[in-house]
Amino acid sequence: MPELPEIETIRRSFSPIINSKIAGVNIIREDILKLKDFTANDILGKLIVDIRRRGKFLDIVIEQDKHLILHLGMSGKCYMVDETILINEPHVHFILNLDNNIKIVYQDPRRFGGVWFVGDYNKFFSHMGLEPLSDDFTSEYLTNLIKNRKVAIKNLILNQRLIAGIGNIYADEALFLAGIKPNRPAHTLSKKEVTKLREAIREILKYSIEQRGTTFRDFRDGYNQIGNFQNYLKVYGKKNQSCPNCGDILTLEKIGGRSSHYCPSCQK
DNA sequence: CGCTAGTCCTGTCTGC
DNA sequence: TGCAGACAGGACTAGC
Repeated sequence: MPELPEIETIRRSFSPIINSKIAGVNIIREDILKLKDFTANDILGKLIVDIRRRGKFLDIVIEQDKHLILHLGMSGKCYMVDETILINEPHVHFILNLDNNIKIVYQDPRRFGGVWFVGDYNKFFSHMGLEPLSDDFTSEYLTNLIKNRKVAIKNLILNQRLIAGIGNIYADEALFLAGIKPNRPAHTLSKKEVTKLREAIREILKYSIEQRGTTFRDFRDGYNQIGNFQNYLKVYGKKNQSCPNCGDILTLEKIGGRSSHYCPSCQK
């Protein structure tokens, strides 16, 4: 499940493609292309000027303010290979050939992801919440979000319209680090808990980026290599194992339709 | 308006 | 042992 740290890891590893030109656009599976503000022909020969990330979206910025935006869903991969390498794998839906002997391969077995040819960047991201690692993501911002909201705090931090980039793994890990039960109604969090949760979210995301993301099963970085943060997970995927803090048995429970891992003792 | 449940999809795991 | 069914979840949508 590629979330913010995984997409950020890909973004950073994609620096070799900045300042290269698009030499070919190969749309292998048409229905993976969700928006066509421009055509493949429109970007042929054009320069890639930047690689950005917004939430869980990767944004390949092309000159004249065109954006090739990718989402990896939960099983997607996006990586660079030498153009001479023959791609012989299933579920490759999109390939971008560059003029520096690199091609970008987009592969997504479950097809929960997608590719968007975006002309209006601001419109595309108009409904996205704050970046949790930005300076704007303050305790005050989070305090305002939880006000009058009865949803489970976990569902709130998973809502991309409120906070961009947190998925199931980091929601569970952040709530564990903050000592807050995932099913607590959002508005019941104290000021102290809000501060702790904000810090926990930022700490967990930063640390995972340092470790090049979590490879639970599918995730690979821009070089098709696995991440390392799965070795530091404390609760996610650890049902019936001991809590690393208190030794109590970790619980798995469905909250808002998502499997949620937590410690029944340390998380209040 | 706020929230839940259903939808998409396929590889992997579970249970009979 | 083999197969059918359950399960995983990000983002969106329909409906209460």
